[in-house]
Amino acid sequence: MDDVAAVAGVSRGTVSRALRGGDKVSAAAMRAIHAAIKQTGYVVNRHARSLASRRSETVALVLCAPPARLGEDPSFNILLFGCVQALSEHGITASLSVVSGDAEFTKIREQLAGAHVDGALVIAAHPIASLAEELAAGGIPTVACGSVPCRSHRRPDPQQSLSLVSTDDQEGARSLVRYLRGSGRRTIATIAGPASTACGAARLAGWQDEVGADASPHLVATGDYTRASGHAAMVELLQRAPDLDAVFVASDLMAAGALAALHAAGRRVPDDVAVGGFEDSAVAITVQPTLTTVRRPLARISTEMVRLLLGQIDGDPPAEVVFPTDLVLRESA
Amino acid sequence: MDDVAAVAGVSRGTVSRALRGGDKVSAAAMRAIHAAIKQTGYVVNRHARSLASRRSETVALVLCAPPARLGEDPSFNILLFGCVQALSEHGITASLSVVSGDAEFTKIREQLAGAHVDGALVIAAHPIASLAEELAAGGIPTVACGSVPCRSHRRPDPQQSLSLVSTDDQEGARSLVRYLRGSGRRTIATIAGPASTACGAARLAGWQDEVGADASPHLVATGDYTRASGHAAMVELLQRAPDLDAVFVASDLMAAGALAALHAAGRRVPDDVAVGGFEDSAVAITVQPTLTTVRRPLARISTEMVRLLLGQIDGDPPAEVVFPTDLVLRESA
DNA sequence: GTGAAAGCGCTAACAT
DNA sequence: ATGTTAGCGCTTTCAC
Repeated sequence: MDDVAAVAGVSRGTVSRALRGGDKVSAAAMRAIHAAIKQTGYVVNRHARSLASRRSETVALVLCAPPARLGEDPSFNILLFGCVQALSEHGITASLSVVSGDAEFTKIREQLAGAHVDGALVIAAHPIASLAEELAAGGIPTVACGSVPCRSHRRPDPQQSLSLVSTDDQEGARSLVRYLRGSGRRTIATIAGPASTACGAARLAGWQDEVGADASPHLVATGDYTRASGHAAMVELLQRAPDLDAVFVASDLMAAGALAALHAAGRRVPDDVAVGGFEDSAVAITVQPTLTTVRRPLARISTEMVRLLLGQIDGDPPAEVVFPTDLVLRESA
Repeated sequence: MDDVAAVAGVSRGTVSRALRGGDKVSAAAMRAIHAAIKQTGYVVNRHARSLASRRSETVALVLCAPPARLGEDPSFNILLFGCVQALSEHGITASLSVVSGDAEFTKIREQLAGAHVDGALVIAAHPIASLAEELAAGGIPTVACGSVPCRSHRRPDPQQSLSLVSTDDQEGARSLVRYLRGSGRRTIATIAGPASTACGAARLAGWQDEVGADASPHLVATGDYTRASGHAAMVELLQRAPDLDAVFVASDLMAAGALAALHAAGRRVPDDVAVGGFEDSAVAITVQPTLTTVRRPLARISTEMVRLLLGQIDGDPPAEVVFPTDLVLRESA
């Protein structure tokens, strides 16, 4: 940097100012400096800059999920890459951590403490979301998405720098069930996700809202978001409620399993039984028949997370934003 | 850190030494220092450390792939998370970048130049592998995996700090085709990947090796690794070689498409036509019938990449390692 | 608008 | 084994 200053015939301070937006730098100096940079092939040292400015232009990207879902669940990846993309557009680097077990949990906690990142983005599938709250409590701007447990009706705590981005899964579920009913279905069962996950609970609640008085427990089977569990749940439902003519499934993957079970049982979809999924993941169009499902605006979620984080880093208060879902009509219902 | 030194009653230099392995530090001092650290809640500032030591304990993790494959291709993710995991075990942070187009390419290039990372891991699906060579040429220890084009029979260049980790796809293809032949198949067609990709070429070469004189062009159709292309290719093959009784497909996803086409054409699998895939991805067991395929040791690849990179950072020469594949027998052949 | 100077928090070479 | 010292490369007051 001294070289650049020398070549441009200015002081190091001016070069520094020129690099950071060029405020209070004359146009002539600006030109000379840029020329000098080109000539010398200069490139800033991020570590030195971070040390001096106390800003690292880096945010931690923390994925909380069991290893199995990491490789399998595409929505996870869309979120991940969406965040990386959005950050990159702001010239910010993402440092990636994965925490599936408690061991990594404490490890990450320590790592982040010393990492001096500007903020953290937490993408949580299973609720180690306490990580997010911990980070926020530790004073680092944090934005989480996914199933943050039981905060649904709490107002964001302005004391804590934790923002939340989620989708209105309950309303999404309602819209699908409403559609099923509207197209003449009478007995609408559901395959729910684990009650321990916020999204599992929300989607089940949406089904209940719409089905109302008909929401008897024998129309509910629970899976764990895997294809196999969806299959098993469908078999169970078919046995408990042979007269069902529709089923709302809390995830596309489980819906794929349900479809297979229905096929095996000789029920035609959608003629005999309508099937609705949730997520609009890749399987939704891979499956036969293609799946009517509820789409979550994954791309918007990731860009919104980044937007909120950047805002928080600049001092904005934390926020809680909820996106609506879209009903995607295909062949299965 | 001065606080810690004060509390422990030693100098800052000693604290620093204690932190980095405790060489040349008395046991008593060591104890005092650790106590002081606990008491003060001290945690090193990575930026300051990096600036002084010229080592960042961070490596760049670069994914080269079209956006579509990023979210879809699970092997990609397994590799990615495997690397993150392995790095984390060594206390190293991964800073993630995604480059799909040329725009990002130059952006990343600049970013990495100033990032002062200790090394780079390149996971390339489509061959922007020039990125890897460029990084290596720029003097940063680099390990790449995936389809690095046309280096197959070059010896690693010791001048360049670029290591390569790959699988022996050609032999993998041979083993599957050999198995098909061994189980009595006479006319073995193939659906190849794009000739522009190293793995596409290798898998096709393996098929040719085994089929030998029977390897006429009308038994070869080419896809682009998508399910749809596999379907189309199968339709084409069925038309060109109606008497085929086996087909080796260069990826599981394409094989899934082929299976659908065979089903539509009324051919039974494996009774009429045996089908073999490549990758052993999640679809291999999702599909009906489940897919006989060639498994690549993804987990080993990622740990080996990290091992090589760490070695290179410590001054080891670059290496080129090739892993064997496994034949996974299921229902389709 | 620009330069000079004082650090940011740490490591590493040297002296002891 | 430990203390001392000189930076690492940059930002940022503060005078001018």
